[in-house]
Amino acid sequence: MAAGELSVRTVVSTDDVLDSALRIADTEGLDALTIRRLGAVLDVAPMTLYRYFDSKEDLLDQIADRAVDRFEVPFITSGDWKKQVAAIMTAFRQLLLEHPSLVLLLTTRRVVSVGITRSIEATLSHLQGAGFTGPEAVRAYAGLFAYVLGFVAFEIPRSGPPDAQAENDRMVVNRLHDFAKTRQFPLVDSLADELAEMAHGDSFEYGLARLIDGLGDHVESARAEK
Amino acid sequence: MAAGELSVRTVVSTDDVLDSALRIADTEGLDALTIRRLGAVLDVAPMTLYRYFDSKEDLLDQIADRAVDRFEVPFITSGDWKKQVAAIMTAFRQLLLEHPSLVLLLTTRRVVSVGITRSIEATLSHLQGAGFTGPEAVRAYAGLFAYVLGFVAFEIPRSGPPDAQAENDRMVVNRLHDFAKTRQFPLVDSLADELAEMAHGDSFEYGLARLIDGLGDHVESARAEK
DNA sequence: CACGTGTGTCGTACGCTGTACGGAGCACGT
DNA sequence: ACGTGCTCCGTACAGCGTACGACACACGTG
Repeated sequence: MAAGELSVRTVVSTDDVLDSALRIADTEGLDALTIRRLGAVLDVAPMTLYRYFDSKEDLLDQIADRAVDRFEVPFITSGDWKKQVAAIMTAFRQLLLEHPSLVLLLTTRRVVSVGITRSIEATLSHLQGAGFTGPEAVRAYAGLFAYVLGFVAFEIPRSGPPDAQAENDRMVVNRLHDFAKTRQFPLVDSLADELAEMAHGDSFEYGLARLIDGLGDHVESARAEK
Repeated sequence: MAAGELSVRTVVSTDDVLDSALRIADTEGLDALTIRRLGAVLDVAPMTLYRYFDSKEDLLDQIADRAVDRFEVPFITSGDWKKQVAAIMTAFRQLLLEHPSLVLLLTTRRVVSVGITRSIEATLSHLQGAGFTGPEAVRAYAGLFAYVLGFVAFEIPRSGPPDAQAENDRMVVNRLHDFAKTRQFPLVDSLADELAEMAHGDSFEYGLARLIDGLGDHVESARAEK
């Protein structure tokens, strides 16, 4: 139709397809991402979309790759390795919060894309600079990655509006109190409010800092022994 | 039919239904758990099952609760708080590995059951014994929980047979090498083998120990300042 | 013993899903 | 002018969750 079309008669681009699919998955949930719905958004018959992916599984792989490739590795000028690593992990959490569907995608399939590899390389580099051996840096990265993924997985509240989220919290608090009354859970009872909001506040930074400190101390003491 | 039936004419028990559903989900994946399939296993018409749950969502909630309630809080006689907490988290990982579907269920829905509450209470108790304030103990628990959940989420390889898993690893390694060649990822290239096996080995214990040490040091130094 | 009544079971059907298949229409090389 | 091939999509099928209503049996009451 347009003059400058690269391929003939192709009515949408692969970018359009993946962008729309990712938007649907992130805003309405992975369940809302159906072939027919995607076709309706792009004003295209459902079967046409199979030009751009082999199957729905393939589509999910592709949008996972695409979302991860959006990741830009931050670099803090004049910061020690702990600040650098913390910045990378915080940015990674931010990416997951911007693309909530990515959490499920990452736990469901193996995503090996350029974007994630870039962040691995950067993190490993900072860790080696701090004195980690190669294999130890990999183990440290595994721990950091697991922490971020797990935290966001727990954090994402099914992405409802904030009042629904608050109501959900209240329900959780009540259930915790109920448990505490029928059985002996005094700590849970007295800390029910904090527990319900466990994932909302700045717990992320707290745990991340403790993990990084723990990693650093371990390397230092290992080096001191030599 | 049988003489000693508690409720009349009810052909299967709620326990049967939930056990079968959980077994299907854990052995064949959550996708394989369909109402019709569950009915076939229990030799019952699909619609009959709606006596035992309101909807499939409700069924998933119930099997998540049930799996979590299997959790038994370990107690190490004569161990300091670090050993105790590590034991709880290791047992939690074991539970998730025994019930792989639980990982997705925990990231998809809010599970507040007696089983999980019991483990929270125990962990908080150990943490408070170590000098954590209430809110700080909650933050520490959040970090530990996130770490375990994230690690297992990354660990579960779609639960295939071990040779398929090895082949998958090899594929990942190759992709990493490819990336490293076309772009500049020297560290990823040299550590590709370790990265592919990141989640298989004893990385879990390594990261967990670092996290717990980091938490402990932070509390001690905070107490020393007072 | 006869008879409503309530409860557990399930056959049928509807709208949704992913996608296999084959036909339609157009661009292009000869 | 005419195949040839590629893009697009209408139709169809099996499988999903589940609403609805019919059926059969156990039981309390007369």
